[in-house]
Amino acid sequence: MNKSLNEYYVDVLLPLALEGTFSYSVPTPLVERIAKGQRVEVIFGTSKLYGALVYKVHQNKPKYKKIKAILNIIDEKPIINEQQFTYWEWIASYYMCSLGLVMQAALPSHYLLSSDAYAFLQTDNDLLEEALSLEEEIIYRALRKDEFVKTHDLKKLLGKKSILGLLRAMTEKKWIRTSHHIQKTYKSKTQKFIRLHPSLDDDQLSNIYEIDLRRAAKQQEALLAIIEASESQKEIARTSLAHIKSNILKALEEKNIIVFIDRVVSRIETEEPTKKVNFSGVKIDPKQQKKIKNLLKKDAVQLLNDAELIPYLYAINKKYQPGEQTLILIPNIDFEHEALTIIQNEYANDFIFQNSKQGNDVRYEIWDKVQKDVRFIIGTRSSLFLPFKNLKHILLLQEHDPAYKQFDPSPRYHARDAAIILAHQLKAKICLFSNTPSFESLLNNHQKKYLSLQKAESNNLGNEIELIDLQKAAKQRALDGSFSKKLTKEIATALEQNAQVIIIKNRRGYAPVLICKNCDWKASCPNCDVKLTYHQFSKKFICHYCDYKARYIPTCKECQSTDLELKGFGTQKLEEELELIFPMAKIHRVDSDTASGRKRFQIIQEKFLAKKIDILVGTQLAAKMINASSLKLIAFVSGDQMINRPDFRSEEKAFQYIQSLLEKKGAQTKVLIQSWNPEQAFYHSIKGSDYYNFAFKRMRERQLFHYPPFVRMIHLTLKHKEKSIAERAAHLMVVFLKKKWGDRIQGPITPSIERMFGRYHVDVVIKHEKQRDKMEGIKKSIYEANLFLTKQSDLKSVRISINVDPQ
DNA sequence: AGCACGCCGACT
DNA sequence: GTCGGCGTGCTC
Repeated sequence: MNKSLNEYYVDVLLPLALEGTFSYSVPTPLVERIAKGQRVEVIFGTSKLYGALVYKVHQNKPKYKKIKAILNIIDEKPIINEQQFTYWEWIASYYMCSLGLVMQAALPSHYLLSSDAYAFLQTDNDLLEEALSLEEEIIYRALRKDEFVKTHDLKKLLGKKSILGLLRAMTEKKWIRTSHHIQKTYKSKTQKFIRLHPSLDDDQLSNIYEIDLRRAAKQQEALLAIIEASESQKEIARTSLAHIKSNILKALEEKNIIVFIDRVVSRIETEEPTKKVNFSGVKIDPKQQKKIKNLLKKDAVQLLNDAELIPYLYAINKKYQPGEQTLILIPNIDFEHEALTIIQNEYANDFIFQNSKQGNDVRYEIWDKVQKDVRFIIGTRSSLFLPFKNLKHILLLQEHDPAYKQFDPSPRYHARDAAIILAHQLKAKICLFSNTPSFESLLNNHQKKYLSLQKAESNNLGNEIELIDLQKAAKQRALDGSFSKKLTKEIATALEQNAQVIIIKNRRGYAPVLICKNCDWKASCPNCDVKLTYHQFSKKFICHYCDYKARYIPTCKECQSTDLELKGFGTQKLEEELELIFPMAKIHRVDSDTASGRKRFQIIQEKFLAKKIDILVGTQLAAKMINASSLKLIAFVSGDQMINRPDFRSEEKAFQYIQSLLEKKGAQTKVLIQSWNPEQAFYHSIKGSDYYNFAFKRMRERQLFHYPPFVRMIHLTLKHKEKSIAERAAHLMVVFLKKKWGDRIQGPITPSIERMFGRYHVDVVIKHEKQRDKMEGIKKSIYEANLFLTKQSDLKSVRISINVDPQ
C-alpha cells in the first residue's frame, strides 16, 4: 500500500478542556508511520506545542482556511487501542462530556504533553550598559544566571499577570529569544547496586582480604559481607548493605575490588511477601463453592454479599489461566479488606495498587505493567481506564458507596455503571459486592438483570442501637448543650472502666467561624454563599468550596466593629463542651482540620489505639477507629443531621453507613444515637428491621414518587456572575425542554448554596423513564437547548454543567 | 487552557 | 494621552 499518493489528514484530541477534534495535515514522510492511537506533536494557537492523540486518519480535506501540519510523531506504536476508544466514546456519550475530557481522565498525566515557553539570551553584549528598564534588568539578570528560563518563572519573578509584551519588545531589540519545548516528564528510578569486580577470582579475593586489607578492619568486614551476599545474587542493592558506611565502599571501589552500578528499578514492584496466606488455607463452604462455580458459567452481572468475596476469589483463582487479569475496584484509597490483604501477600509480585493520588512516574509504570502482564489490579475508579491486556474479571467492592461517582472534573461517571459497560465490552465477568446494596442494584437484581443475591447473614444488627430522645431530655431539663444526661452518663461509665469513646457529628462547618459580637455578622467567602472557617493548622480563614484564603479579617463588614471573636461550631464546639464536662479525660478531635492528609490521621489513629485518647470527637473520620478493642461507646450527637439532608438518597446512605459500622464494631461497643425525633420511620427501620426490608419499603416510595432507581435523572446547573442572567437562562432552558418533554422537566431550582466561585447557580432537574429512546431523545434536546442558549446574545457566557445519574 | 483583540478607567 | 484591567471569542 502506498499511502503517499494522496494527502492525509488526522483528527486529533488535544489535552485541553475543548469540545471536539481538530484536524491537521500529515507531511508525506510521516504518512507511512501514522496511526490512530498515537500521539503527535502539534502547534495549537499561536506557538504552544501539544501532544495530541490521533483519533482518526483520513483523506478528506477539512474545510478550514488554515490547516497546520503535524510536526512529529511521538509514539511509534499506538498507546490507546480500539477497545479503549470505544469505551471512551461510551463514557463521553452517556455522561455528556467531550472525548477530550475523557482522555484527560483516562491517561496518566505524563502522556498529556504541553509545551513550556523558554526565554534565552540572544546577545553577548553587557546589556547593563544600555538603558534597561527595571523589569528588563530583572529578566536580563535571570537569563544571565541560567541559560534557559521558563517564561512562566519570569512571570512569577516579576509578579505580573502577563509579560508577553515585555518579552516581545526585548525580542525585537534582539536581546533575547523565546522557544517552546515539550517536556517529557517521566524519569525512571535508579538504585545503586554493588558487585565484586568482574576480573577477580576467588583466590585473588582471599589474597586481597588477607593481605591488602590486613590493616583495614572495616574494609575487611565490608568485603566479607559483600562476598557473602554475592553467593545468592551477583548484584547487591546498596540499601541491603545499609550498615556499611559510604566511605568504606568508596575505598573498596578505588582499589578496584568492587564496582558500583546504577540500575533502573520499578517503583511499583513490591518486595517479597511479608507473610504467606494461602487461598488454600481459607476455609470455603462447599455449598458456596458450588454456587459460585455455577455463577461463573453465566454471563450476567452478579451481586453478592461480602462474605462471598473470598470464595469468589478462590473460585476464579482455581480456574486461572496464565495471562488473565483481575481488576478489583474499591471506593477509596484507604479501603481495607481481608481479601485485599490476602492478594497483597499471596501475589506480592503480581499485583498492582493504583489510585489517583499516585505520582506521574508511578502511574506511568503502572500503565506499562498492565499492558504487559500483571495478574491483580486493585484500584479506585480511574483504574477502569488502564490498558488491560487480558481482563477476565472485575470485582467491585462496597458496591453501594457513593464515592464511586466522580463529580468534578467531568466526566461525571459512576464507576459501578462504567465497570459494567467495560466488562461487557471486554467480555469479562463482573461481580458487585455489598451487604447493603444500592437501590439501583437491588432493583436490577429483582428484575433478574443481575443474578443471585443472597442476603448477608448477620443482618439484624439494628437492635444493638439505642436511641436517645432529645425532645424528652430537653423537657426533663436533662440536656447539657449538645449532650443529653443519658449520653454523658454513658460516657462517664465508659471512662470509669478505662474504656474509650467516640463521639460523631456530621457537620460540614466543623472549624470555628469569625463572628461579630456587635451585630452577629459572620465572615463569609467573597466568591461563595458560605461562611469562612478558621483553620488552626494553617492559621487562615478558608472557603471549602472555592479554596479562598484570608490571613485575617480586621473588621465586621456590616457595622465596621472590630470586636470580633472566633466561635466554634460542629466538632470543635463539641470538644469544648466535653472538656468542661470531663476535665480529666484526654480528649482529641479528628476532622479534616486536625487530620488533613493521611499521615496526620495515622498519628491520631495510633494514639487512639495506644489508648492515649479517652474521647475522640469528630466527623465520620473518627468512626474509622470503630474496631478498636477497648472502644466501649460510639455516639452520634445528632442523628437527624445524617438523614435529613436535602437528598432523596440520604436515608439509604445513612442506613448503609450505620450498618457498616455495626458490622465492624466489636461486641463490647455500644451504639447511641441522639435525635430530636426518634419516632421517625427511619429509626424504626434501622432498629427493627434488616436492610432488605428497609430497602424494599423505601423503594416502593421511590416508585410512587418517581425517583431513581425507577426513573433516570439528569441535573443541569447553569452558572453566571449575574443572578438574573443565570435565572433567565435556566428559565429559557426549562421552557425549551418542556415543549417536548413536559413534566419530566423541573425547575428552575435555586440550590442551597446559591453562589460558588463567584457565580450564581440555578438548577434544572430532568427525570425520565428508563428507556433508551427517551434517554437519547432528552440528551439530544439538551444539546439543542444548549445551542439555543448560546445564540441569545446576553446568555453567551452562561456555563452549563451536566450531571447524568447524580448521586 | 492560553492568547489576541477590543473596550473601559487611572495614571506617568 | 497611554497602560493595563478584564470580557469575549477562537484555536485545526
